[in-house]
Amino acid sequence: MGSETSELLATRRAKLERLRAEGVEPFPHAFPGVVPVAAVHEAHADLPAGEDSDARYRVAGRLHARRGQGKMAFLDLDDRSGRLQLQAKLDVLGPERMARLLELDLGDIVGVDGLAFRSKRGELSLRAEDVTVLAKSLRPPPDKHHGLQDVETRFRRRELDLMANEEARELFLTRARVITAVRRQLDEAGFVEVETPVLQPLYGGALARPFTTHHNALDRTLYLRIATELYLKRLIVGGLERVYELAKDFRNEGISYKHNPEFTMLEWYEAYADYNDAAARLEALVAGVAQAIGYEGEIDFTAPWRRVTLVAAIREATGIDVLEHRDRDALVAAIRAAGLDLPVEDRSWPQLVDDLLSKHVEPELVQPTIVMDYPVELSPFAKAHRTQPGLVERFEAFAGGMEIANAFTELNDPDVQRERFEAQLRLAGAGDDETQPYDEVFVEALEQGMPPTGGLGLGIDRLTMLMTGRRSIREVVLFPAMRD
RNA sequence: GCCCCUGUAGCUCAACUGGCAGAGCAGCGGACUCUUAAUCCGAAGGUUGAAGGUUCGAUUCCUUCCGGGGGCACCA
Repeated sequence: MGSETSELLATRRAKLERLRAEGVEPFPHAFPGVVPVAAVHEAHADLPAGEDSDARYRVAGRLHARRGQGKMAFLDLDDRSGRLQLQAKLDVLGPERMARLLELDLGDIVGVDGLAFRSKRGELSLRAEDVTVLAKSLRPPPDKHHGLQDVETRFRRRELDLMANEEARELFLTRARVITAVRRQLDEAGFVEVETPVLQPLYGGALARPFTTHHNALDRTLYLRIATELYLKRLIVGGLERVYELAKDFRNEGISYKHNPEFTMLEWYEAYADYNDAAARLEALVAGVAQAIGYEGEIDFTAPWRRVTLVAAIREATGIDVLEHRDRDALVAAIRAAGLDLPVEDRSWPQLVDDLLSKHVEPELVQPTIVMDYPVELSPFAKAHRTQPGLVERFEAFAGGMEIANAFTELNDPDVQRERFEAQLRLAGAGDDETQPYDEVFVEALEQGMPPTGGLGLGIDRLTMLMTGRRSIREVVLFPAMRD
């Protein structure tokens, strides 16, 4: 750390000691009766320029800027609701309080009591009558005008991003409103919110590598969940009928603009429903979220969304009908004949279908689209399609060129489920390290009898990206994964 | 893991083909009782991410390492 930094820190420390020497507590315990600055603005929206009100307020927040230093100064105070200008006048405060106020640093947390007025230039302000230090800031804040631009610092030191950049504050308030809107709609639809284990003896419900940990007392390996699916279905077996969980999943995979190792997932399961019902519920839910947050972007979330089968979507984008090339070699030949830029080495038929989808279809799906009916090989927990052999009743929803949701008519035949697990075991034996471990407890639960069920998973981070127009998941996660 | 870009003062950014590392804001000293990116005067603030190398001379060129961004691969 440079000597200048030490000087900056030393200056602030010296002010801290000066406060204490004057008998001022720089870190008091509380400051009751604070009003948001937005409430002050709201109450005096019609106050003419140059006029005083007769209303006094107590506000609190962080000092953001200061203008003037002599017998009168203006200061900007930020709180969560916005910014309010303070006026400090020698003839109001008296010499001692005026001097103490002028010693404050930008970044200090202060409480202010004062009279609301509107300045001659038309700015609603508070004429400070008393100022209380609520927390001395010992480090310099980011640039008052340019904010904090450095991406690395914004992500590693999110508190600086939030204090310096209003858009960052607004974004995370929007994220909270997204989550509130999701919960409210599901609650109103009769779903019960549940919590299932994060630490699991077996991971399952998705195809991904897990984080591994160890329980000392039990001396056994545990996994951080990659999905909540299997536990939630056991709750359907138990008769809860409509359940959801909105929480973190963990996948030990790469990091990208749309992948963070821990991410927030909503999963719901609804008895007596199928994937068509899940699609309708998803459309209504997301449209409801867009409305709740006042979304004004270019994506039209209004239901119903465009629906297309996976086979048709791939055919539209590439001209290849994957069902007419139902084995690996035939599909590879078709991909080569079409001149597609797609690696085919060591790729199985289902992997190639998935590649065609993710490389050639997904990026084009900007407006919300429901892609339906997937090959059984890609979907170990989905029920066979009622009319299309070899396919399952599964859809993925896409928007903004990203997958946002994945849903099935849930497989509830325990014998078929057991066969699917065995197929996964064979893939694992062949070297695939992202297969489903055999979960006998889950199969036994299905043997108990699970009603027909529609289930869905929705990526909350990606949904927030869409709702806020951000192109990186790191912008919508408060503390994204970074190297140490 | 591979490729490209990138790292300069607390913050935001400059620095030509290799030639003394500079400004604004913040901070410090001073002036100012309606300013709002306040203004004005003054002084200060740097191991140019780290370590090596080439050179009379490196922020600049080369190598390695570290961090960040983007892309590819992986990951639906």
